Amino acid sequence: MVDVTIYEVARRAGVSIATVSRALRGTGPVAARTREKVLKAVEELNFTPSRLGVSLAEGRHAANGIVFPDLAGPYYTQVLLGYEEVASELGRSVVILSTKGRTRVHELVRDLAGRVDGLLVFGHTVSDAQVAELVGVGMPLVFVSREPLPGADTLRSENTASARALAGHLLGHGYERFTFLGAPLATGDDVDERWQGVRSVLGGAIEAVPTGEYTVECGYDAALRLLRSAARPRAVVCSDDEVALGVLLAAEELGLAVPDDLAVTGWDDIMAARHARPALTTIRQPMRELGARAARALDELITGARDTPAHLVLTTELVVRASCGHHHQEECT
Amino acid sequence: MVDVTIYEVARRAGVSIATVSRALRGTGPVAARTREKVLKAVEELNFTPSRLGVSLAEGRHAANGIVFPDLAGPYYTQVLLGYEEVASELGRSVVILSTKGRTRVHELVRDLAGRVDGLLVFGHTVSDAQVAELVGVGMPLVFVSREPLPGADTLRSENTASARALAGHLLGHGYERFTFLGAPLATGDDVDERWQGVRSVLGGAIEAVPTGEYTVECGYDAALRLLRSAARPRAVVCSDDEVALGVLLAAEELGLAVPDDLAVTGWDDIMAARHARPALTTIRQPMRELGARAARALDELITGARDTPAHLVLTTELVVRASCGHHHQEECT
DNA sequence: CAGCATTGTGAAAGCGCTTACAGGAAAGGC
DNA sequence: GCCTTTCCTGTAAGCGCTTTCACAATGCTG
Repeated sequence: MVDVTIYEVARRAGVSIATVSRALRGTGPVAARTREKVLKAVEELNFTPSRLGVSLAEGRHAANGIVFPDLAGPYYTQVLLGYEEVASELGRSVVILSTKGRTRVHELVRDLAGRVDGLLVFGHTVSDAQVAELVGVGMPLVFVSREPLPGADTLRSENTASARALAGHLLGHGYERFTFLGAPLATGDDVDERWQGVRSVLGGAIEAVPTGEYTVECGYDAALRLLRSAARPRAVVCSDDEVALGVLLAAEELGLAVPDDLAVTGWDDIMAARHARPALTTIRQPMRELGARAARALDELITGARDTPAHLVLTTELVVRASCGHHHQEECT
Repeated sequence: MVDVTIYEVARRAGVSIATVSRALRGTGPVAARTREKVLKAVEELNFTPSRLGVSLAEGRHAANGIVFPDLAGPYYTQVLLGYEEVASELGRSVVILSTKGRTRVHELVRDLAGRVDGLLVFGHTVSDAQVAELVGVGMPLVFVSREPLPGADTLRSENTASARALAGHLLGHGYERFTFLGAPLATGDDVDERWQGVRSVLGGAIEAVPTGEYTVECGYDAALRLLRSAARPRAVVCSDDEVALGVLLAAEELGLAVPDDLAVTGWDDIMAARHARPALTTIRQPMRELGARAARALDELITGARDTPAHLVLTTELVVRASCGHHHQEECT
């Protein structure tokens, strides 16, 4: 790592480092002839300004952070990609932090916060105390999948109305006993809203069963237990597609036909939802756009273009496929 | 972002900034009483050393970069998580860069390189010219899924022997005409090795058909074309699991039974491979460990613990499931 | 008690850049 | 020909930290 500095460029071009800086960033006037000399020297020395030097002088990192539990499944992945793409367009790079299975998350987040100008945080991956701390020091923050809180942006997909629509659709199939599989882990997060939504329609006809995690494995295990019990429900509404896929597996193993013996629905419309057999009825949410918007929101907060927290809700779409019951004109996207 | 600096801590503790630094990092002797005063001041002011200041002075970023095409599917995701976890253990954070759909990748990589101490690069996401450039300036580099090249580490899963084993297994089923779907995009990458491996066993009995990308969609499209043609193969060996899932979809659409009419195999053993129906026969590779090892290798290179490039190959495992044909004692993990 | 090794501390020089600020030169107005 | 403007350019002061070096104070040895 032989580093050529701005001093060498300046010396070679026969100017001061201030002029080199100005010529390169286009700030302040520089005579055409001088600029040429500088650019020539830059070219010859293959000079790139040290990011560290620039950042220290500018007082900003030109980087965004993102905190997610893990990358299991397409949800986080898609949000991440949308985030990185837009951040990159805005000249910021993205520093990641996965909290799953990590001890000392507090320290990790603190370290991350020291490396970036703003942070995207998923749900409740960061403790409330630390969130307050971050808000306190003025760190620009945007949350995805978390109830609005003062001092930070919030960005989420619509959940409640979609959940009601889904519940309504299931009622239309004539089912009477339901289970919500993948009970919410935290009040106010996406899954909690979904649960509240379906319950507001189904009332006592649905009960929540936890899975521990929102994964295929956990969904599978929980579903085995549930489906073997005497009180087997007629329809299972899952917290997300992964859990639903687990249910599909369990049903197959137990010889239950979906949707004839058991209706199953997911949430997110991940790739595998379409490919599952039967294909999953689910709610599509704009995951990638969630990330993209988060990056823009953060940019506004960082640059000071906006200083009051915003809370945005993106619309979703009910995607009806085979897993929830038979339809006259099936739409299997 | 009110920042408290080392000067304020020093003033409050009644010592010099040098002492604060020493007390905090444990470098150089500090009297117990002094240390206490410093720690007290640090506590009271809630001081955290500025990452920028530290990095500039130390001359290192304490960060690693990673360049991947996208995060479609679990492969990149798993490697990324393994990488981030170990990097984090080693005190380094991870800066990401996705190249898919990006113009000016050269600049993006250059910018990334200026922000980190070392880089993990997947396959051929970075041009050979730029790789040479990076090697030239002494940037520690480790490649995953790329043929060994001078000046950088290389880390990959075993491909050729596994491919031969897979081919042998298929021959055991009695098939005679094969297609390799998802032709290699670059010589020397993982898929190329897989292709070379199966061909070394099957010879003229297999031909390669490109998919453009290694995704379910592309696999599906290519498979539709292939399976409708007169010269429909009896068995399709896919570049990876995603493509194989696409083939499964196409086969279903065309009313072909798998494995009775058509045998299909994947590669990677992603989650969906087990959940597909029929479950996919595939090759399992230790994706997460690939990332973990990359992080360690990079650390050695960065700290100077090692200065000669290393080239490591991790072992894989043939996972036989239902998609490749009927077996007497089926092992459906 | 002189002499020497230890230990603890501060001053100051970087690390590589940005950006007031000031001053010199060229150009225009009278 | 003198005085303003307007343009360029350089000097130097940071940005926040680490670390070398010198020096003072302390503890030991003989």
